[in-house]
Amino acid sequence: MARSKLIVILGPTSSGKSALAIQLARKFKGEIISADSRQVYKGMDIGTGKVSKKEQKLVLHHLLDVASPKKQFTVAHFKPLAQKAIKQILAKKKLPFLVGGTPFYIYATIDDLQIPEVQPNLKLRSKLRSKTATELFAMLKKLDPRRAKNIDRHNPHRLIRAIEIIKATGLPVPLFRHPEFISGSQDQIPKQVRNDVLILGIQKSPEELRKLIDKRLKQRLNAGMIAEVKGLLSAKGGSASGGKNKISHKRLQAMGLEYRFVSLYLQGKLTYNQMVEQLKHAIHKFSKRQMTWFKTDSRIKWIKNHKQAEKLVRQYLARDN
RNA sequence: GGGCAGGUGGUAGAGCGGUCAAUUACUCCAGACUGUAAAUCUGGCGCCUUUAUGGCUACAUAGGUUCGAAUCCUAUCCUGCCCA
Repeated sequence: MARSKLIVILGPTSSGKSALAIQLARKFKGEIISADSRQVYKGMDIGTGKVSKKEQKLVLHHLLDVASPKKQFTVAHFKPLAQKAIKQILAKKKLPFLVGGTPFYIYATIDDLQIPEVQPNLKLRSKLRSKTATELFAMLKKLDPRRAKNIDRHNPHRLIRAIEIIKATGLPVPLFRHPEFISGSQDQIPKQVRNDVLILGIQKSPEELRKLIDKRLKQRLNAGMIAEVKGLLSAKGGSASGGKNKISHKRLQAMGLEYRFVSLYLQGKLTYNQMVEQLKHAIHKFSKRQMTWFKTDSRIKWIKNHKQAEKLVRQYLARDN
């Protein structure tokens, strides 16, 4: 039986995932699925480090430009799309490469996290927003004692979502998808960890990574990143709907990193140099947060160069087939 | 040269006789993570140890006052502003 092969390439930002992925995909007849929470948006190219059209011709890429930046795109959208893409690629007898730096998206996809299908309830959210974490926690404890046990009681974001779910379903968080756990005493969230994936992690020393980040930021600025953000604000390039695609500074803030800091610069809240320095710093911190997630996954095979990666892929493909 | 205001932990910046190893923010280090995830949140952050209502060294430097000083006094050095 042909195993459903899947290769994941992950690593902190700027570590060189895209280049490695393209090389491997060409070599092993693969297609790439981007696992990046910002590359899904149309018009956000330079700031997200999206591969060029030319590179996209070399290897077919999935899940780039699948959403409008005006709309909220989340894991709940991503996971099914990614899983579908994997299936399609396999059906073509090609090798899927899931490549990106958004850990949550990657793990939701490969470990099939069961994300409660409860739509965000904006009304409820805005009502709850004014409450303190303590108040929210008290509410949740009453509604869903079990979730309250495991949740981070200081995190309003999560508390609100948990309350939103229990109110909509009347059932505790992941349990309504897993009835077998309702009677059980397990407090662990059920998770199907996939072990037949090859996960390659690109290893870089912190110093090296920092240099790479700074260098790449410079390249992005030279490549017209600021103009790109201006474009989003004015929606000149809003091709489809005739320029009604303008996005706000507020939305850019939420996009984070390059979009956030360039937006602040364009609003005159930062000088050019401040923007560059603060952005560098923010990206450094971001890369550390990514690593915090990856560090604990013992499945990841950390590689130092393309050669190592290639060898591991060979071995993986040769296995039980 | 004279006057004034200051010198506090990696940074900014509180404290102005005891309860101060020193509020707070940031940085830094570590961590969490089930529909905003480039988001959101947590812990640690002088040194030592048998981890403790423990010991040691610290608030420019040197002295002094006091039972007790980052906090008061004196001198010195340094910084900023003002007048010459």
